[in-house]
Amino acid sequence: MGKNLVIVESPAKAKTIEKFLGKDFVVESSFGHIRDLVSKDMGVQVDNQFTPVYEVPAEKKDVVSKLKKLVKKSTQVWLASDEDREGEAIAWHLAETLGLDVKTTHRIVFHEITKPAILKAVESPRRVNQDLVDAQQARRVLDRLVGFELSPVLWKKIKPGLSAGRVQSVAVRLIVEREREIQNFTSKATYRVVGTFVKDNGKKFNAELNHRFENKEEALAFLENCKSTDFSIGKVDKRPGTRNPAAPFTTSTLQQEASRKLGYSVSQTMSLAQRLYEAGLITYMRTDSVNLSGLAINSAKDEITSQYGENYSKVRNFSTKNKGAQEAHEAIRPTYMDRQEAGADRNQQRLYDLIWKRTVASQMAEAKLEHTTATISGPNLGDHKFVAKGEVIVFDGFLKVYLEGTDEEEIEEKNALPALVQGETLAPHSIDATQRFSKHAPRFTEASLVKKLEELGIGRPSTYAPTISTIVNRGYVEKPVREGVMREYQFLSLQKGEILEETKTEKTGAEKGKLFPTDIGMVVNDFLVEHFNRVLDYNFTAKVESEFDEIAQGQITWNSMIESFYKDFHPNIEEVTENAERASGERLLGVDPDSGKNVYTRIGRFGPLVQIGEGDDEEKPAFAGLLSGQQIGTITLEEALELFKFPRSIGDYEEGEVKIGIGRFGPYVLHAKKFTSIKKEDDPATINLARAIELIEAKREADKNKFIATFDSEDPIVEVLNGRFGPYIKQGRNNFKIPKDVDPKSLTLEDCKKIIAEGPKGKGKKKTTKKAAPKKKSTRKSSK
DNA sequence: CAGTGAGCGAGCTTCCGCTTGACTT
Repeated sequence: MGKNLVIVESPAKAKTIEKFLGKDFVVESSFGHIRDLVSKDMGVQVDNQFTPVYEVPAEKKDVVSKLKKLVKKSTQVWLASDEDREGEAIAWHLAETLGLDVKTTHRIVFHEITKPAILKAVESPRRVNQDLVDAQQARRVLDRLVGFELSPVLWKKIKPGLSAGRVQSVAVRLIVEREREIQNFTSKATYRVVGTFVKDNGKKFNAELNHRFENKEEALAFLENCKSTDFSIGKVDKRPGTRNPAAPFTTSTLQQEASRKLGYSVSQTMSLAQRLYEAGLITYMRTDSVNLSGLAINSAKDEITSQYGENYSKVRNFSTKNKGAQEAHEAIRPTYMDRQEAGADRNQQRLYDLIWKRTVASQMAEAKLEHTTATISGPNLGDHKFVAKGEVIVFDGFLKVYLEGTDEEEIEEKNALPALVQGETLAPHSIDATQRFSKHAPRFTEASLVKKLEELGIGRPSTYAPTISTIVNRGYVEKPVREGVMREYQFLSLQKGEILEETKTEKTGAEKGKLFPTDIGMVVNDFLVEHFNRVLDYNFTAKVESEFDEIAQGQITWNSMIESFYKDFHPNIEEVTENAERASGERLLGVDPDSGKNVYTRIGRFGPLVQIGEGDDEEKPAFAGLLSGQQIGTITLEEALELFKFPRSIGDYEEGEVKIGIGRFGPYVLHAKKFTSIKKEDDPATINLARAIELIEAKREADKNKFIATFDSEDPIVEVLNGRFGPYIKQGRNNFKIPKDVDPKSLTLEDCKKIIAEGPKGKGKKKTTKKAAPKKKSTRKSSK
């Protein structure tokens, strides 16, 4: 056993470093943070200078006790967590938890996992930097205060279980505001004119008119005019140009590019990258740095020189443009540049290929281009000219390997033009005027949202993917597939002296993988923006970050920074809790023709609903939940009234009634106490008995090899089932694990009851609560 | 998972960042 214990954050890193350091060193991992604010209640003593209350979470107990044992056997401990605010705090928590003296414990850092970098770090240890630790504590405490004081306001004023926070709420705001912008957008139609011209030698090329016409009459008049025009080439302009490669990948640019080129979601990209990292194939995948190690630059250079030639190589050092970047790691790159293909499966291989190409290209020469612009005019066209644009690659440089993708949907057409001479006359092959519609700003994709958040300095590489999951799981945003609709557009074409007119159709509005705000997302956002504009401000994070920097530099204390935030924030919370109206997004849809009562839509305790009648009526109002796909913002009176036809009986089957209803998770068929979801392609309003029976039978078939035994004497029914992970007992909504030494086939009802009595198995729920849960079935009748 | 929807009230929910397996039915 060595005398030195080195603690790093990641186990994969530990393995590599142990090889570099030799026999006298044991390298262990802390698996990230080992301590955090207590998970229940605030965990911050507001009245005691905001003193944090920390605990080692249950899932970290094993790691900590292992580290404690190793510390005992060591004479020197080296805290080697990352060199940033969080890393410094991890080092400090380790020192505190493991009982190390911060005055003597070594703290080392390195930005790249190479032998020279590690050995150099070991030569010059320092101590834990308390100012940096305090900056992290301020960050942590601020986020806790904001999140844990804002969320309960939402529970009270909108709906239980909701959440708000410095990062997630701004992410939702971006999506909501983009959606509003799109709703308010009115598309404008113009006529775009493109001419195809022919040279004497028969070569054709395209040129676009430098003007778009407002309407069909103008476009027609122009084409008419072209009939009798002799076209000739005006100015021909040739300009050299260059294009440079993009910087190596950071987490955010990798997520964007994998989304554009490979269609991966943000979390998919991260999990594939994690796999590659664990296999030692790429460097760390959560980074905001575009920096490459000297070693990597050199081996990229060798690789480029041998594969493409020396003139393709160009050593480049990139620097980050992001203000908030902490750069504790390298850019994401292949560990070994000479390994062009790697990965355990197709998806990993494609991601690795992308990383390899991006890294290599970043060390390659710029591409040399020649841009040509030629104008084409005619005597009676006035100021209107056709412009032909061409681009020729003179030297491909890095383009040989890689070209960064683009978010823009319509890319300007750039072709190679034939040789053009000023004054040369041309015959038009055809001149087309096509009706085009201006487009609204695009909705965010996961990746473009990450890009925007990074620009605003909000969130960190390790949180981009989880943040998206959070706002989806809370029901604030969703990623529906929108079919789109057909739209007509006019197409006019001048060919051989004749003008053709045609009405064509195209699909518009189809969306896939785009983020849409939900009803709840909008209501929550509007509430937060109205009452807590300071935290919802896009610059809030940037402002507090600069204060964290001041703490890190020792210019202000962390407690005073938090104090100055909290002294306004907390009264704001109290004021809103006290005085703000309940927010429900309520809208009056119209009058129900049957009862003459008003019909409303709003967010209720269980989600979006429609309501007939007033809350203070003598007769109670009727309620119905919305279907998935319906929004309180857009539902019509007719659609709302349809919803009151549920739940309804559609006939009998096997001596049981078949009912159709709408539950919290969508429409269902209920038969013989069993639920079957109605498929998306079926409309619950029109579904017939035959189809419902089909669904019931399909469900039975699917469940066939799932059931081992059913005890229907109980209420709710007790069932023994085969699950994906072995047999279990189900009663009502609860599942119970069957002990391994029990044969599920021979279980009797008594055995099952015994297992059930031992309590539900699984996370979260503490033992069976003694209190009989008051079922609130009777609530309907109980009032007055 | 699921058939509700006010209010009464107990007791629950919730943040961001750093890391991977444990867990899932």
